[in-house]
Amino acid sequence: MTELQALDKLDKAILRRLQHNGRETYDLVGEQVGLSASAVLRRVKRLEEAGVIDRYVALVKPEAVGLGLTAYLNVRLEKHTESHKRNPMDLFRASVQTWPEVVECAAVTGEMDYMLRVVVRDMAHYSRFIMDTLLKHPSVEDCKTSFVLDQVKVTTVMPV
Amino acid sequence: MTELQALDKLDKAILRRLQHNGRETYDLVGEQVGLSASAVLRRVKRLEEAGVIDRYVALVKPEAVGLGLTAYLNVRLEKHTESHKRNPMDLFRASVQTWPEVVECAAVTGEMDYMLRVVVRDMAHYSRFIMDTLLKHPSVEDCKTSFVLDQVKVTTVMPV
DNA sequence: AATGAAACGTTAAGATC
DNA sequence: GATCTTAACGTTTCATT
Repeated sequence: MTELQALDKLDKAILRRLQHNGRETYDLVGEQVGLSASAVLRRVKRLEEAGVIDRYVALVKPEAVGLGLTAYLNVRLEKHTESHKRNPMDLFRASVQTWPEVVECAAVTGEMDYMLRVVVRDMAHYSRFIMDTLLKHPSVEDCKTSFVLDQVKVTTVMPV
Repeated sequence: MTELQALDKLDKAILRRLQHNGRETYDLVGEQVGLSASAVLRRVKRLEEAGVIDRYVALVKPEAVGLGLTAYLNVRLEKHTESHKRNPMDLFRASVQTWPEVVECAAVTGEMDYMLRVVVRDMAHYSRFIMDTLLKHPSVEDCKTSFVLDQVKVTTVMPV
């Protein structure tokens, strides 16, 4: 992760292509943006080293693997720390990393402290996650769920 | 998109690898899961055709391209349709597709109708999006924002 | 004009499919 | 075998002197 330069037209065009198809060949990318494959490669390496391109991934469609239920979950934490224990925030954050159902978690402003997106098989699975895992966690005071009725838009494309 | 079969151990192992690195060579994947490259390729093609693997993408780190502010945005729509107009829901959904700042949008249960995740450069940018775009939209009745203070977890890995 | 830095294209060998 | 990636090398461009 070297120094981050401003992105020019070509960088942005390359990013647009790779954000839609992370496996597009450098030849094809070059054809689209008006460069040779090796020139594209050099720029991509620069973008990777600058941390602009974080990584390449395969996206799995949740319904296709039996994950039919998504929920947004607001969590409020206990605020007081018992002196001999780790503080609730650090404890909660560490736990979140270990829960595979939680695909997204952010500290947010507002009444609640955290916003989570949770992906599970069905309501029984969700119920177990809430009852047996989340609400049993010592840092969690309260939570509030909004179930997803319909995915309108899901994209990994950043508006560059 | 052919018929979807149950996933066996090997399919799941392959998915685990490709969800972490969408460009891992079939040779290396095979080494990890105990298959030859060509056997891995056959399975991956099956998974692609079955729609389990939706696509491959490059993930761009938002901060690295100057997108420093993320917000969760709850939107409530007008419910009554003026007979000569398109219904508010369809109109809103179509608009969301055209707004690049909105990277995620779902119809949800609860007081509000939609949950959006919005990625922008800064507060000025967000303000403009809310004032000039969202609240001027004929379908939108009300909205409520939670700003992201800290990203705790962001993953595209589905818990298979 | 001469210089150096940055970026490009061509080529060819090696890796991957 | 065909395609794709990658490093090496020579060339072009452009800002600076």
